[in-house]
Amino acid sequence: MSTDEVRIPSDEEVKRITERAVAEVVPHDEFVQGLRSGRRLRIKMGFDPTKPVITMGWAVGIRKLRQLQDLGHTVVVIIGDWTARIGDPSGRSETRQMLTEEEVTANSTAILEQFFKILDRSQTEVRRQTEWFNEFTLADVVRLSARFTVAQLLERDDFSKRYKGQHPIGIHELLYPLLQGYDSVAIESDVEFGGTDQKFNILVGRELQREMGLKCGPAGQGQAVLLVPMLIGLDGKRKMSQSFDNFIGIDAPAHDMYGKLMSIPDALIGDYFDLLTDVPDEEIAEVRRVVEDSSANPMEHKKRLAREIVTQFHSETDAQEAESHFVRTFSQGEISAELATEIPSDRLPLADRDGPADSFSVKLPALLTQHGAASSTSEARRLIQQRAVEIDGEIVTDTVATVKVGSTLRVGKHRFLRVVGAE
RNA sequence: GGCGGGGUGGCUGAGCGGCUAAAAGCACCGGGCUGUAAACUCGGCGCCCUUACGGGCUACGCAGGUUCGAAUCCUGCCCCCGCCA
Repeated sequence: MSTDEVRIPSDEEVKRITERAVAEVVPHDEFVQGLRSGRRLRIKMGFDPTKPVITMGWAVGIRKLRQLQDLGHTVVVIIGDWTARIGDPSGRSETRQMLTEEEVTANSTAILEQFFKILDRSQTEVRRQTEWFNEFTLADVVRLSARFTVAQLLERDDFSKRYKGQHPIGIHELLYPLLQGYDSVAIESDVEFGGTDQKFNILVGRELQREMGLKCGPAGQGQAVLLVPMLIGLDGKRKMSQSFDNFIGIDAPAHDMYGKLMSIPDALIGDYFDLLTDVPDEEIAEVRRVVEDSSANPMEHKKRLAREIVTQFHSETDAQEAESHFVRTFSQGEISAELATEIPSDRLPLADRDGPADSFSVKLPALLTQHGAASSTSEARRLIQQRAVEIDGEIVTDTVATVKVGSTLRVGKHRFLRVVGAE
C-alpha cells in the first residue's frame, strides 16, 4: 500500500471526477466532502468471475477508479467468487452455471491482469467473497436477511416488475443484494462503484453498514455510491455485455480493437469519447454536432476515437499501426497478411498427396473449419458458394484449391489465413 | 391438493398425419452500396459426402406405441405457466 498522502483535488478536479462519465453520485455532497477531507477512502468495485473478459463497458468505471487512485485513494476489488454460484438476478432470467474453483481462479487471474492495465496495483487491495462467506452459517444468513423486509427488496425495479407481472422470483435472488451488501460490511468500504443497474444493490450495502453500526462512508453514514453510465455495445442498442456478444474486450489485439471501434454506429461516437477517453468536453460537443447534422463525414472523428482508445490499452505506436493497417486493408481493399492466422504447410488438409513440392492441393472446407474461419464444413461450403473466399486475391469457386507457402486466404471481409512453412 | 394451458431450430412464434429441415419475425453469416457506420438491397442460415446434379444422417421435452408414413394421433414420465384451494 502506498504511503503517499492523499491529495485534495481542486474544485475543477472535483467537477471532473463527479461529472464526466458519471451517471449519479449518491449522496453527492457526502462524496465530495470525502474527497475534500484528505482521508484515504476505500473504494469498492466488485466483479463477477464467470468469464475471463473485461469489456470496455467495465473500463468506464475502472478509469474512474484510477482517477481516484491518482489522488491517493485505495481501490478494493472484490472477486465475486461466492455469489457467482448463485446467479445474478440483474441479468434477465439467464441462469449462470456453476463454475469449478479452478475456473473461477483462472478467470479471476485473467480479469485482474486486465484491471491492472488501468489500475495502479500498489493502491489496490484484492479480496475474495469466499474469505467471509465460507465461514457463514445458516444462522448468519437468517440474521442477515432479518434486517430487510420483502417490501424493501421489492423496491428494486426488476423485482417489482416481475412480481407484478407474476413472474417467478427465486428466494435466492432476493438474497443476492444482501450478500453483495455484506461485502461492503466485510471490507468497510467508503464508496462503491458500479453501473447504473447496480444502484439498488449498492444502496443495500450502505444501509447494511449503517444497520450494523459501522462508521464507514465519507460522512460516517455508510458507503457513498458512484454510478457510471452503461456503455452501449456494438449493436448500438443494448448495453455492452459479453452475453450479448456486442462487446470489445480491453485486452483485444490492437488491430481488432481498432476495427471494432470503427464499426460502432455513428450515434455512439460521442458517448464513447465521453466515457472512454480524456478528450475535452468542448471537443466532444463538436463531434456530437458533426455527427448529428452530418455537416462532415464522421469517419475522421471515429478514427480519432479508435486511435485514442487503442493508445490507451496498447500504445501510440500500436494505434498508428492499427490505423494504417485499417486504411490499407479496408479503405484500400488490400489484403493483409500480417494479422492472418498462420497455418504450417505440414498441417494442411491435403486433397491430393502428389504434385509439385512447393504447392499443395487442399480441401478448402476442412481448412477453413480447422482454423475457425468457418463454423462447420457446411458453412465453409456456403461461403465458397457465395464467393466469399479468395486466395491471393482470386475468388475461389472450387472446394479443392491449390495453395503455396505464402498464400493468403481471405474469408469474408475480415478473416485471414496464411500458409507458412512447415514447423 | 383440484382444474385448465403449454414444452418446436440461438430467441420469439406458426404448424396439428404425408406437399415440413419445419412459416414468419429477430439475431447471425455472405454479396451489393458505403466509411468494417446507419439505412437499403440480394442471398444464406441443422450436420455430413459432393465442383455441381444429388445423396445420407440427425431434429420439434423424454420413453414407448399406432401407422406405409408422426412435430402432428395414443400411453407413461419429466418440466413450465395460469386459475382455484
